[in-house]
Amino acid sequence: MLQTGSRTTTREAIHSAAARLFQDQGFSRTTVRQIAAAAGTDPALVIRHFKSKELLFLETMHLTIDDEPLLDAPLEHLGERLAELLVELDGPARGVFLALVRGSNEPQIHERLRDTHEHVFIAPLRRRLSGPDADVRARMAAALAGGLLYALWVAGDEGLLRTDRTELVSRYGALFQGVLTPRSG
Amino acid sequence: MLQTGSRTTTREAIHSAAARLFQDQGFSRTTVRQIAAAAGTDPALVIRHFKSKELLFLETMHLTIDDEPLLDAPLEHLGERLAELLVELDGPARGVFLALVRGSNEPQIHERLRDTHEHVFIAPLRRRLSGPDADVRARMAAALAGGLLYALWVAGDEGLLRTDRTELVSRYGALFQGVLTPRSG
DNA sequence: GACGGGGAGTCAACATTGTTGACCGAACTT
DNA sequence: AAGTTCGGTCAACAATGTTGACTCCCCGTC
Repeated sequence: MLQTGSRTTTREAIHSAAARLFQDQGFSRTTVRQIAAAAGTDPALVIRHFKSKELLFLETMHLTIDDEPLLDAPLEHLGERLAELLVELDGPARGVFLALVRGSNEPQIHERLRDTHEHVFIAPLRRRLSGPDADVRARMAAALAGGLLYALWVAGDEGLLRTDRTELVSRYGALFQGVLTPRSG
Repeated sequence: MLQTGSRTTTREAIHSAAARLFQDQGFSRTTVRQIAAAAGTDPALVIRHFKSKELLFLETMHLTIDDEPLLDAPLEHLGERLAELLVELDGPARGVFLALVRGSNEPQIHERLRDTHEHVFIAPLRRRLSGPDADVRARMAAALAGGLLYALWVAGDEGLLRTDRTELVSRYGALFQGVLTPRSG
């Protein structure tokens, strides 16, 4: 009654087709009819399953990154680990991040981006820090991280894109480290 | 023939109405009919004057910032000046920046954002720097700047928004300074 | 075993979007 | 005075997201 095999298959076909298309083309350039065609079904069915294009977007576009390299890194190497993590980041994460940023004209997508920034970038760093200004330092490091992804992916700075990755990791690692660890401590 | 008073008035009415609406609502949420209504004219006329909604957007959304505080600042205070400039930034610049970022799903808008990043953020800093890695340092500072605006405006980090502005200027000023001036120089 | 109900699927329609073409009118040129 | 050019108006077009009516099939109940 709740699922007879074919039903969830269709729903999941829509889900995965939407995920792929949204990652590749963003929110506005992806049409419900495209999603339906890619899933081999009908546009009306897409809406029936997910209420609206925007809700389907929110249900498919979840940004997560692998925390582990940060959690078990010694504090004095946290900066470099974070830089490595970000510079090597790619694949679905790139598409989801871009879709969230570029779709944030829609209020609900904007809220999702705000949440993502808080829970994916700020929170993991905040947990490793202490001291009265720990919160500001975590938020600044998150702003640095967002700035790196912004420069590489959103603005598309070709100079940075051409820069040697190990140099980028080293430079940004030092930056992160300086922000995360207390002044000259 | 080229302008008989009323013609440029209408064209400029469209231009300024579009600028205001695009800044407030972004590209996708602003409709040609809205612009026409705000300018007291017809949707078809909007297209006739500017060829397309996207070209109208590109003609109205130019991001510029006042360079002077950077040009005449002594090198050792460049970082703080830049931080001041960014933290105090607001008004049209905010709307234009957000519209460019969120509209960058459209290839031409993306290209405009790329150009803006290159000419508004990177170039002025690059001119003040020298040394073999001057280019990378300028691009990293620009990425930091983009990250600050990203965190404040795009992601909407409420923690940073609540942070005392002078503290933000001081912290980011030091960051900029460390990136702009050569290692331990 | 027949029957009814509910949910998946299909089709056509709706309002809204950006854009185009046909027509109108006035003003400037010759 | 005639004609051309250009701004303005109106209606229409295709494409978009979304909704409603209808069909069909599977399940549980008499």
